[in-house]
Amino acid sequence: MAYSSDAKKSQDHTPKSHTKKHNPRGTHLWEFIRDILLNPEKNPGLIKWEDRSEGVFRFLKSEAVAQLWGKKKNNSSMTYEKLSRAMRYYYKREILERVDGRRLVYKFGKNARGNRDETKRQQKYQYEGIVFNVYVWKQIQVRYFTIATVNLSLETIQGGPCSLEGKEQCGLNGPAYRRNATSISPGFGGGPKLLLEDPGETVLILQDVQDEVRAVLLLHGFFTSSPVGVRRKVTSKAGNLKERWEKLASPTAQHLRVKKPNTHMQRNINAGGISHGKGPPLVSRALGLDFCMLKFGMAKDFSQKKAVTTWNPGCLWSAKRLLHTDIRKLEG
DNA sequence: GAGGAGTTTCCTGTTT
DNA sequence: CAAACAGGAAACTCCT
Repeated sequence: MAYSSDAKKSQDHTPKSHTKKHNPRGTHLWEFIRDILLNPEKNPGLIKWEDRSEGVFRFLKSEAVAQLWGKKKNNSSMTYEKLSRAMRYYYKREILERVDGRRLVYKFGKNARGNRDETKRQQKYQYEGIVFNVYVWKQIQVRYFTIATVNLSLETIQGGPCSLEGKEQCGLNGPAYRRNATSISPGFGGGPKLLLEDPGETVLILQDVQDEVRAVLLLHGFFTSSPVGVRRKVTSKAGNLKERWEKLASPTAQHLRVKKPNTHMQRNINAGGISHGKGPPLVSRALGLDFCMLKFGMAKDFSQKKAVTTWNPGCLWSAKRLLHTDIRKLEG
């Protein structure tokens, strides 16, 4: 059908008299797509990952997805053609990247994961990025942890729901945290309060952040000093770790931040140690933050060779949110 | 009410 | 040929 008029197309084919609901916060189209991808129960063969680690996915039932999107937006006339136009607008904003020559295939861009820039708008995406990554991990059957370091003098913390599903290999059950892990396992709210024996010591908590981030570990006072002392308790490789840590934490080691994920992390977690990864100390210093955050992925199947751990600057944003809202709640 | 973000709607033209 | 892809243009809803 042609334009109803060559000038304004206002009254005629405007989205009917539907009061179209704009996306509520947190449910933009790309997030909607992401959620379908990452929740198998919501995804009866609608969209499929082509390459999860790269964020490449393909529409299997494009019209069905469009219908679903339309349903969400209270717009029964949504089609894949329209949806795809919105998708194409994402290219410029780097929320999606083009995948040339492949029909119905898209790729999440850097702004769908988290970014370094500091504008308000992008911080928002940084936060979403975390969620995205968490979902990705979840989707690929990877255990997820977000680890933050704080300088707060928390003396009482409470464990939240643990989504670690009790595999012995899970980091919480490792030597360093065995005690905490058993205390933490009860659900959020009903869990016991954990008293830090040594306020300066590394401590962790788990908590639910909305229903999106599955687990968060906060390591108290972690980076106020070298964590090697803590590690020494949990690993026999203290010497090496110390060396590595100091190397990573040195102001001149900035370049390490962009290095590939440390594949040892999985094993370290597996062994009960906490890997520090690369970046947080440097970044927190650079940004003058008194905390930083680090994410871990841990493969359910530990024979999996592929590295799933990444460090994401967006975590800083998330950490901030946690500290200012949830932590206070936990303290109470 | 103005203006911006994020689509939604439509369309023409191109590619697969 | 049909289905997708590409974008321009303008309208629309929500939000600040």
